[in-house]
Amino acid sequence: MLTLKIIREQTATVLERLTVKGVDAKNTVNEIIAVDDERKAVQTALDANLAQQNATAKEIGLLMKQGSKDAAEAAKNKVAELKKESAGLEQKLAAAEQKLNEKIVLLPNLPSTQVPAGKTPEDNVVVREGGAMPTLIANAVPHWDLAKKYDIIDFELGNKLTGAGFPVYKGKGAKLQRALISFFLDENTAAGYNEVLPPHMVNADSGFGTGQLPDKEGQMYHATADDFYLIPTAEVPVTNIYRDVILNPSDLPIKLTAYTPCFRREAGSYGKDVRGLNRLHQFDKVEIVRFELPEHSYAALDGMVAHVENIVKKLELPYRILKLCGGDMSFTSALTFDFEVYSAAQQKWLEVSSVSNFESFQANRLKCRYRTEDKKTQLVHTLNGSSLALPRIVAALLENNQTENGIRIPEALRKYTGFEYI
RNA sequence: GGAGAGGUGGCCGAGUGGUCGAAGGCGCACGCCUGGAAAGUGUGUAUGCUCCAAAAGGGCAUCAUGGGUUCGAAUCCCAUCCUCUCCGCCA
Repeated sequence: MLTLKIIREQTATVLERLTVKGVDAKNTVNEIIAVDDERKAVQTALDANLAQQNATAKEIGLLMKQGSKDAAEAAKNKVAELKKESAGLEQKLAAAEQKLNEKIVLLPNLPSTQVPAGKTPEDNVVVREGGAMPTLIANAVPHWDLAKKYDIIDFELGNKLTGAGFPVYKGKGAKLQRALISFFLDENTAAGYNEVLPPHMVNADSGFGTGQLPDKEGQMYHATADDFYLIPTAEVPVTNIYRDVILNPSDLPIKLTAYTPCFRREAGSYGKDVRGLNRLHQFDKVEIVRFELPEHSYAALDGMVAHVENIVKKLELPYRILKLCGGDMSFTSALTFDFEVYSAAQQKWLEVSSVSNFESFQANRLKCRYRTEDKKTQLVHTLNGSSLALPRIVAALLENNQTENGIRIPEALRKYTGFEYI
């Protein structure tokens, strides 16, 4: 969430930036400032009251020792009155704080100045393309047919075991998953990312920390008996490692990578574009997460994009990198680059990675700070990206590399799969 | 799951109703000492909110979390969470 400081001190900039995301926040911002003024006034009044209570309570101790019972009784009555007033003020304060919080979480992150204007995915800007478009064999088919033909991914069986969107990978299909995970993790660790294997369920505090709660609650699977949530991405547990932590500047940057399965209810997205591997309820993903000094975060973002690009190249897939326009960006992001690979048999670009700088938006929720030279605390910048998500990579690999003799495995993966063809 | 013990600052640890944001130690920072270092020695060392134009300096809150008792709570009571020990179950 945005800091009160920036909302109050740079109101015009905030409003102007938010229009890039298609948000008119004028009313909300005005309300926030008004509620905050009230909050401060109540806070000050309450503090004064409490100070008097504390002082009087101390006096009572002395009076008792001196044996001045009457004076002590009088002081007790005074405190009782003050307490009543304080109780009222406390309620007011709590109400103001709650209202303030409700308003402030409605504001999305400010898009960086690099973000192109636009409302829909058509307005995204292609910043780079690479990789050769494959020449498909005559009777090329989409990946769901290939999955069946080679018996490597069983959607029906997953349906029986769990439900739609939970495929069973079999034989070389299962091995391919494991190969991709190892390949991605090795690439990431070679680039200096420290591997972690986090829990696949998180508590509500972690959900709040990265912003899944409260607004996206319906998108997560919720284990109600223990109030745990299945993670929709490794970003959640990994980023929360540094929740409520004050770092030293020398600790930064922190670069982490994690493989986890991801669980998404995808409520409301039935029907379109969900065939085969295109959209699943459970899928595997390797994530990279960084914590940076504010002055370094955009250089870090560029580095992450270059890193992911390098991996996609090694997989020999045709790809393009998009800079998302204001209207297509997520609520929390300041700047996002999406990676898409071309899935030749579907004749469709598939999003396989999203790399974002959140600046201090997430850190403000997480309370992840660092100590500056002059001993003050300041919010860090957080970034993350998929490096990479498996299913659509698999879809593209299967479709683009189908031959008369089976599906060709790209060179870089062979030492992980142990086979060259499926 | 049952029984018991416990959760205090970056860490260890004292504190069972007032003078406690909290002794002492370790660590860390800066200084003194030293040719340099170690040892020694001095000072400082939580976070959030708030008052103040700002600094200096005040105020409030925080001793797992949330409630309660009391004029006054780290300390007493209740609930929740967590940790440890034993038993049970178990990959």
